[in-house]
Amino acid sequence: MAKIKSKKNGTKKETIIEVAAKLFHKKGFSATSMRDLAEHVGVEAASLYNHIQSKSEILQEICFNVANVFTVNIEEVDSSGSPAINKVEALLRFHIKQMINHYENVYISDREWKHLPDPYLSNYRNQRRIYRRRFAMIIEEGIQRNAIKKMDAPTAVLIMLHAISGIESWQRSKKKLSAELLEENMVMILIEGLREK
Amino acid sequence: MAKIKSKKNGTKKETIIEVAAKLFHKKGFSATSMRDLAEHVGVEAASLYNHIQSKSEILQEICFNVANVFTVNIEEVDSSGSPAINKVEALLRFHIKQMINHYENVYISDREWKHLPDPYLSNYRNQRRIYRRRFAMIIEEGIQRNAIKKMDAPTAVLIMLHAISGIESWQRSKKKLSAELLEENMVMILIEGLREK
DNA sequence: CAGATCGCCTACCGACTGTTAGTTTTATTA
DNA sequence: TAATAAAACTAACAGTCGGTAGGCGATCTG
Repeated sequence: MAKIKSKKNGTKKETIIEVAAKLFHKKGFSATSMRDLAEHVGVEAASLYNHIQSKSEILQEICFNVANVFTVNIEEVDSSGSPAINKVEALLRFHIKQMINHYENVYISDREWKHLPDPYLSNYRNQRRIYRRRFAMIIEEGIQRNAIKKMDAPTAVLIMLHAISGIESWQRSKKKLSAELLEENMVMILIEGLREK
Repeated sequence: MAKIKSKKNGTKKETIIEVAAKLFHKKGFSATSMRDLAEHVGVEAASLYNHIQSKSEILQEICFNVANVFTVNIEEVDSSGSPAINKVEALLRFHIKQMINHYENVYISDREWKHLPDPYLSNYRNQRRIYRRRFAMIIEEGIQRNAIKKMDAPTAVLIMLHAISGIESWQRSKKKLSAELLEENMVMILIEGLREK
């Protein structure tokens, strides 16, 4: 009867995941039921299973898509040969842009990954750990070349990443500040907090 | 049969809330069942209702306790007459200490408040909004007296608050860095990011 | 010691959970 | 147009959810 309307360039599975991302963001993974999701997709709950295998598969797709995007980016940034502080700025700007343009997915991969089932859970944790360690090593490099203040690098990474996750709140009051201005403000505060005077 | 062992200085209700906080932190509010909670308390699920009225009452207590602590503190800090940047530093240090010493509760009030039932939900949102606005006004004051760089004050507040929420991750790798050192690192990065040179 | 109160228990309620089975409708292709 | 594949439907499963009712034993109070 009612067929899932798939957007121009997307499979129905992708449509489902998009709708799910909105709901997971709004209510959380556990508080979103498959019947909720189905209703917002415009279909019966059972019909979803023609396109996905399980509820947690949706979460997996969201989390690992996001994680992979960041992993690819840090690879690129880190092999650029730029000074450390420029690398950090590049990472920061990328995080901010991702948060602004795909904030639901980034938000979910940040806060709901706990609900991944087990082989994926440890996988995700691992990828995350590696990413942060790599980020910290860039900061460490900057410290040793006196471009960045002496500090605990992992702490600096935590501050950066979590500060950016605050953009989610900004999303809700979009009107006040343009995306570009927001980015400049964040970079200014965070980079100047790192930079050796 | 098995009676709820209440700690020396605490009612049984407080014991339940403490255990619930641990579980809400670990698995999230929605994914924590009353039977889960009861088991960890050492009692049958139905027995919990001799001490609490509902699952969401537990969440309410946690969220509003935390919110009130911060509201009282900003009141005190803001009426101190210190320069703005010192006020910001005081707020920061208070946030960090709260996060370190009561991180489960702070974490929950930060991430699970969405699941509050409705009269409390808007109440909580309101209290939060007022707090942030007040924080932003302090920063604004610092900007006008040229003690703080020109920036969007609400953005700065978001950065501060979310940066601090990252301490939750730090909790999991406690060994590496002492609490005092962590506090100094965070304050250094964030305050220097704000300060006008 | 009598009576009341407290806090736990078992048993159960109706609603909802993710998911499956089997069937029917729709779209594609020969 | 007839056959096939894709995707929707209804119905239901077994289990869990938050929460309530009522009884039973321990403890407190007169």
